[in-house]
Amino acid sequence: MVEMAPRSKTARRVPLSRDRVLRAGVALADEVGIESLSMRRLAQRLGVVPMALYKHVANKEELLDGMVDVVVGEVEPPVRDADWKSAVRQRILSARETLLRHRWAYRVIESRSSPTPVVLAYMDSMIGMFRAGGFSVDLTHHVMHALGSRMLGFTRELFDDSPSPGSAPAAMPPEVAERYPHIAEMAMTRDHDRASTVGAGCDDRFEFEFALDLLLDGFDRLHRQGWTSTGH
Amino acid sequence: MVEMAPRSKTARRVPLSRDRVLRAGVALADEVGIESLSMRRLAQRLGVVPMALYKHVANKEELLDGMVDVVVGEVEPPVRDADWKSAVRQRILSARETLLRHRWAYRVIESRSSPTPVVLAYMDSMIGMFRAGGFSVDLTHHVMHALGSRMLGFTRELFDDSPSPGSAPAAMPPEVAERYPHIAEMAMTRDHDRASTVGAGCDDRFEFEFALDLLLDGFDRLHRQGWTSTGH
DNA sequence: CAAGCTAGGCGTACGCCGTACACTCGTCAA
DNA sequence: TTGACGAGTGTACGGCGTACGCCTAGCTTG
Repeated sequence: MVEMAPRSKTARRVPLSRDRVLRAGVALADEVGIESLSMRRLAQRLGVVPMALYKHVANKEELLDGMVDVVVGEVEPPVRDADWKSAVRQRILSARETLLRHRWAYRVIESRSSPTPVVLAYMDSMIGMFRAGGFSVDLTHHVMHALGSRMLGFTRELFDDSPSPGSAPAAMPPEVAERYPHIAEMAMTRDHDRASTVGAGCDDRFEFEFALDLLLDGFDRLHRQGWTSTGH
Repeated sequence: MVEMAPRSKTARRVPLSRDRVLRAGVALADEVGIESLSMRRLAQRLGVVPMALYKHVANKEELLDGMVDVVVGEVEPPVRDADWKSAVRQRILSARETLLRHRWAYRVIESRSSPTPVVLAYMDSMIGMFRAGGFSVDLTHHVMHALGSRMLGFTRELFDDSPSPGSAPAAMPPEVAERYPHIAEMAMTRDHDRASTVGAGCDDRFEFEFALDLLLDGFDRLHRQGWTSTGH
C-alpha cells in the first residue's frame, strides 16, 4: 500500500532495484496468489509503468527465479554439532515453515526447469550433511533423489486437502460414499477420531513428518548396513 | 494433421464431441507441450472455430481436467491374486509408464486443486489394495499421504535432470565445481561409473524404484509391528 | 560551467490469450 | 410445413508479456 502513494514532485522517488522488485514480487504473490501476479500488476504496486521492471529483470521467468531465491534464502542454515539425521530433519522442517509462509512458492519451484544458484547452494549443503554423516557418494546420490522435493519442505499431496474452503467438513453424500467406499471409510474414521483430537481433518505436519521419518529411517538402515548399488 | 483437411462441402464433417475434444487435447499436448496448448490452437487442430469447443467443455480448466482423466484412464488396473506389496508396486510402475508417455500430465495434475471422479476412483482402488493387505484404516491413511504424488507414478525431482538439452554432458567448469563442491563430487563419481554402466547419468527408473521400495518396505515394517498413531 | 553520456523510467503498439454474447443454419419431431 | 433445438460461427473485449524507441535527470569530463 505504502508503495502506491502518488509521490509528489518534491519527494524524491525511491529508485527501483532488482532487489526491491523481487521483494515486491514475493509480497504481492503472498497477498494475491501467484496466478494473479502479472508484470503489469507488480508495476502498478510499485507505482511504476510495466516496462520499468524490465530494466531490472530480463523477463517474467527471471522474476520468478529471483522470487524463488528470495524465499529459499529465508530457510535456516544447518544447525551445527548435530548428527546427520537430526540436522537434516531440522533443516527440512525449517524449509517447510518457510514454504508455508509463501504458499505459492512450491508451484513456482516446480515449474522451473533448471535450478538457480541459490537453490544449487542449498542442495550442495544438503548433500554435505549426508557426506559428513559418513554416507557414500553413491548412497547420498540416491538419497537425494528419494527426498526429491521433500528436501525443500514440500510434497505433492496430489491435491490440496481443503475439502471446501470456508464451509464445514460437509458429510459425504451417500451416493459418493457408495462409489468410493474406501475413501468414505477413511473419511469417516478420521471424523470419528476428530472428537478426541486437536485440529481438524488431517494434521499436515504429522503427515509430512511421518513420511520424512520413514525415509530417514530407511536411509539410516541402508547406511549402517553399508548399502551399495552394485552389491545389490 | 488429418484433422486439418479443409473438409469439402459434400463430405459430412465428423461432429465434435467431448471425447474427441479431450483426446485431441491430449494428442496436441503430447506434440507441442502443455504450455503451447491453447483453446485457439486446439480448435484449429480440429478444423473448427475456437468457440465451438465451449459447447463440449465449460472452459479451459474443465478441458485440462478431462485430459487428466483420459491419461489416468490409461493406467493398468490392479493385478489380481498378488500380495499387497507387489500389487501396489506394479500398479504404481504402470502409472509411471503412462505418465512417461504424457510428460505434460504431472504438471497438470499438480495444478488441479480438486480431484476429478476418475482420479478419486484411482485413489479409492489404491486404498483398497492396502486394506485388502490387512492395513488398518489409520495406517492406510498415513501411507497414502506418504506416497503422495508417487502413487500416480511421479515424484517431483525438483528439476528435470537434463543438464543441457542436446549437448553432451559438458564437464562442470572449475569455478562452478568450487562453489558447489559436493554436487561436483557427486557428478564426477557418476561420470566415472558411467563407463561401466548402461545408460547415461542417472537411471530415473532406478531412482524412482529406490525411493518407492524404501517407502513400501517402511510400510511393511510398520504394518507387521501393528503400528498405530496413538500407540506412538 | 557547458557538453555530452548514460541509465532508469515512459508510452505506444503488437500479437497472443480465454471467453461472453448474439448469430446462423442444418436436423428432426409434430 | 413449421418450429424448436443444438452445434458451430463471428465479433469483440479485456488482459497478458514484451519489443522498441523516446525522454530526461544527474553525473562525468574538459
